[in-house]
Amino acid sequence: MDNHGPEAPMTALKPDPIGRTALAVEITNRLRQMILEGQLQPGEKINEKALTEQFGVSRTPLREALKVLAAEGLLDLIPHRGAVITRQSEAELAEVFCVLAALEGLAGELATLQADTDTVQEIAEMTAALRRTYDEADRPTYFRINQAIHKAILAAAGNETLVRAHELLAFRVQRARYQANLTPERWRAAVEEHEAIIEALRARDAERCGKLMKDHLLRKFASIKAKTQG
Amino acid sequence: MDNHGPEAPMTALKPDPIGRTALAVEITNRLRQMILEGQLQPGEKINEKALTEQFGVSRTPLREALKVLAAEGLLDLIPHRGAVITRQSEAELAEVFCVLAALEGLAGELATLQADTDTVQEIAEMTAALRRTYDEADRPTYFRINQAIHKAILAAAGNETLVRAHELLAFRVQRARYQANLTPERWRAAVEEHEAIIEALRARDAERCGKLMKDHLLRKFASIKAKTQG
DNA sequence: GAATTGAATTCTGAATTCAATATTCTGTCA
DNA sequence: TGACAGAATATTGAATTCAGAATTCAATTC
Repeated sequence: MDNHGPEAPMTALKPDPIGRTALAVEITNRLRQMILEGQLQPGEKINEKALTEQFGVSRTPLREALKVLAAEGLLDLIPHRGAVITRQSEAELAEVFCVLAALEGLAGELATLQADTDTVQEIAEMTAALRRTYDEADRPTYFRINQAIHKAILAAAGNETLVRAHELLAFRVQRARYQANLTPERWRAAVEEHEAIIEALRARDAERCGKLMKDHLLRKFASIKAKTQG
Repeated sequence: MDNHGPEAPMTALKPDPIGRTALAVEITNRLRQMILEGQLQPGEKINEKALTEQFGVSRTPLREALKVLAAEGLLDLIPHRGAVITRQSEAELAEVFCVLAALEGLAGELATLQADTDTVQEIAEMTAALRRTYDEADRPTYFRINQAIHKAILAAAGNETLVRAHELLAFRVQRARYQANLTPERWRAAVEEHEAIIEALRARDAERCGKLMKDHLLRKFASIKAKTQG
């Protein structure tokens, strides 16, 4: 088919062929990780000098990373006063979950319309595995598979923009999500919701799948909210 | 909203009390404007030196601005090769519009649930004004009011996260949107869709309003697509 | 005359330096 | 003892400098 000569450039598609990631990108990822894992607490002020020493880099790439993370909403840059990790109020969390629910709903719709049967089958198997983790009360594995399922449905939607937008918002609630210990009732309900979702997917009922996905996330938020409030 | 005590910093909302915006922020905004207005064309490579001379600043804040705009998806940073304005394929545009439609749908739902009657009335008046611009064939004013209506509904949803997410994606399609000349049929349909939306808003039918908003945007995209393709 | 190699130039990535603002500390005075 | 003023210190914002990679261009070879 596409017979370029052996000398054809091909550089366009592979921008970074061999492991030389920009320092700023590396720092951005590590800092994000630190925020998501709670090593940097909400409200905490970032000391640039301390971080440069920890990372062994100069302030220039660090500051570029801070700019990016601020754009992602993970921290606030206050002029002449530095960066502080964004602290999320209950109201803000509700906002983010609300938008996330809409995005996951869209993902459910699109995945139903576009996923091939193999992909649906894979997600169905993951859902079955999810059920087993519930039966065995294996929380860590449950969380892992749960996240994998959501990711798989997002991917099946075949919309990279959607994946990216979802990812950005998911970052912001990840901390809260970890905090939330599942109650037994919520855990059971969540598994059943997942089973309803895969059923709608199999039935190719896009509207229903979208709605189920959306409601699933809204209920997840409701349970987190109940937990943190009382 | 967020009720802190009277001592609360509030710096986040008002970052620059009096004319002391960070240089990087200023540059970010101006560069974004240049991209949206088409002064910097998709696919065009950015010459840092030329821009620093044009803005009269050093490379440091300029590069920070580039990092932010890259995070927003308006340009791509290729290691050791600089920044190029993101060129949007038809497929990418479709992706963005699809997500935007979901977000506007959510905005319609939330606005219906939360907007007070005064706000609904204002949007209704704007819709009436929109109709007049159609009757008078006043395209520039039509575009302006149309945008104002969408913005008002977003605002009425009372979800800052939603507004922000929408804004980021709207940036990316703004160029394409300007390109699209309305056909007379599409123009008429758009006005009618707006009238249906305000009707649903008044009737407090959240689900219907959301669906109408979503479909409105998808149809807008369809017309753009038809225009660019043939 | 076309292709390839290697030097020169240009451009990007990152560290360092300089300047301006904010914070802390200290001493004085009420 | 507590509050305030001002100096000392620390931190951020931005420019400059240095290093390394990519592009350009010319010379050489086939």
